[in-house]
Amino acid sequence: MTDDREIRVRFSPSPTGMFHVSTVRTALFNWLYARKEGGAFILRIEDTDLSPSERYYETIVLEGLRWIGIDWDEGTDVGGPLGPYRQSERLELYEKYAKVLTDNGLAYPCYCTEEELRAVREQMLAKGVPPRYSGKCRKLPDNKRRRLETEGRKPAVRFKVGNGSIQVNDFIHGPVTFDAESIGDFIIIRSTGMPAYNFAVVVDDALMKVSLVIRSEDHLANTPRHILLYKALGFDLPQFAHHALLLGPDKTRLSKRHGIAALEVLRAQGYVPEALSNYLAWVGGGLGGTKEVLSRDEMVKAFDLKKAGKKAAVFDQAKLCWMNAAHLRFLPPEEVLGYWLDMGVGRILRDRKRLLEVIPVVIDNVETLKQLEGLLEIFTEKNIAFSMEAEEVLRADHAGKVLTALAAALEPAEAPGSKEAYQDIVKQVEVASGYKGKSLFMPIRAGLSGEMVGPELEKIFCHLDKSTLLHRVDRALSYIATQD
RNA sequence: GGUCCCAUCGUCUAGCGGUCUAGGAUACUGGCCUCUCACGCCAGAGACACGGGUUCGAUCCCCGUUGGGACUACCA
Repeated sequence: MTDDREIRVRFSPSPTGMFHVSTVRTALFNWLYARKEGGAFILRIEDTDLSPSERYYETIVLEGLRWIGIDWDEGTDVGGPLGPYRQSERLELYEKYAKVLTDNGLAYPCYCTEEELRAVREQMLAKGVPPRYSGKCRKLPDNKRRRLETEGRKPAVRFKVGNGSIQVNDFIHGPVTFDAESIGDFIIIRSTGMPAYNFAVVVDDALMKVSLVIRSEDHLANTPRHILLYKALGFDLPQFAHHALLLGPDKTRLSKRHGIAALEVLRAQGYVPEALSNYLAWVGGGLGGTKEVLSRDEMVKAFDLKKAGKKAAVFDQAKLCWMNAAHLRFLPPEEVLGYWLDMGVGRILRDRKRLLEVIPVVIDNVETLKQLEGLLEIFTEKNIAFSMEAEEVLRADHAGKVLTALAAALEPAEAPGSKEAYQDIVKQVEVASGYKGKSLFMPIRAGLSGEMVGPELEKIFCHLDKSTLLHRVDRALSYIATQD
């Protein structure tokens, strides 16, 4: 952390199951930092603990990152000079550096079984003493070790933790000191031969020349271990930045328990990536200032890692929703359409040009893409279904009269699709039916759109042709007829 | 249990010793606009966790307490 080396940050997910918004946020912080400071952003996959069937989740992560607008300069798919970028392909590296440590007497094989360890641990806990590894195998006599080997026991490799204090100079928290006494000798290579997380990150970050490690706060307490390893291995120390966690509404750490927390879920609910990334960077204060709704470029400029991370923040869906609506309003219709088409089924049949025309008409009325569906139908489908509320309005006594008058006014109209024509027609209906205000407008809305919420009637008129308008009125009238 | 982190309206924050009868956003309530919803505009309600210091003066500095969180794994 003393040098002025190249800025390199990294995101290293362990793709197990769903891709979580807290994880996305960490990725975003790294990306934003890299883009702002002109550094490199590395994507590394931590998959040493994964079963082959879980490998598939890697795709989900990559796809999720791309969706939200994050790109990477080095990674599993794009390659890079310091690869490979998948931990499962770096195994010999971990072996090599573990050997360096054991050869120098800084690490040793440990033959304790998991059962033994757990028993000791529970005893210590029961006595109220800090549960640390006893160091039992640290000075194992050679003959005893050979005996265990011939028994067929596979050792894990433990790192020798000395004493003294370790200072983490955290970019966000400032100096934090830990006492080495409180850390037991920890495992760097498991008995399966797989590296433990705390060892693999250090080897990888050092070899990949990561200059700033941006990760969530739960790793802060692990950092003294990392520092010890950096020093033992003779690696240059990077700088560390530990940002606070995202919380659920119950103030506990956001997790799968909070249904909303998965990227896929949010995506399916109709949030756009511009809004989600904006929210994730904003929550906790990372964008500062008074302007909250920002474009990607503005975000990169405004992002401040120091501010982003001190206090844990609650994930507030209401605010996300508001932000989504704001983004929807100034996103180009082409992009809205793209995201909307991405969402789901049966939409390829729609006329693209028509959708593009009509999205701006309804966009002000929605907060999420999901809500777009019903409103778009008003303009793209010949036959529309009446909502329960609409049916109720149509059943009212005056509805028939109003709609009959509307049909009569529509019939001779040349082109009803203009503001003037619309006003003229409404006027005629008003006179003919004798109704005005809500009694006049609501049946028209119900009959023409099938919904009681939606864009202004004038807009509905202006974006439907005469035959569709008449068709809708007919359908409404025949619905009314069946109710009598 | 031990270690570490954190602490301003319900939520996200501004505030970096006097400018604070604490500002903004969101959510909520009321009103305006209006054919509906949304947008927009106006108004209202709503917070410095507690106790000690330091100081002429604390939201802001220090120490405790309380509360929340993380770590303490052959998970990451």
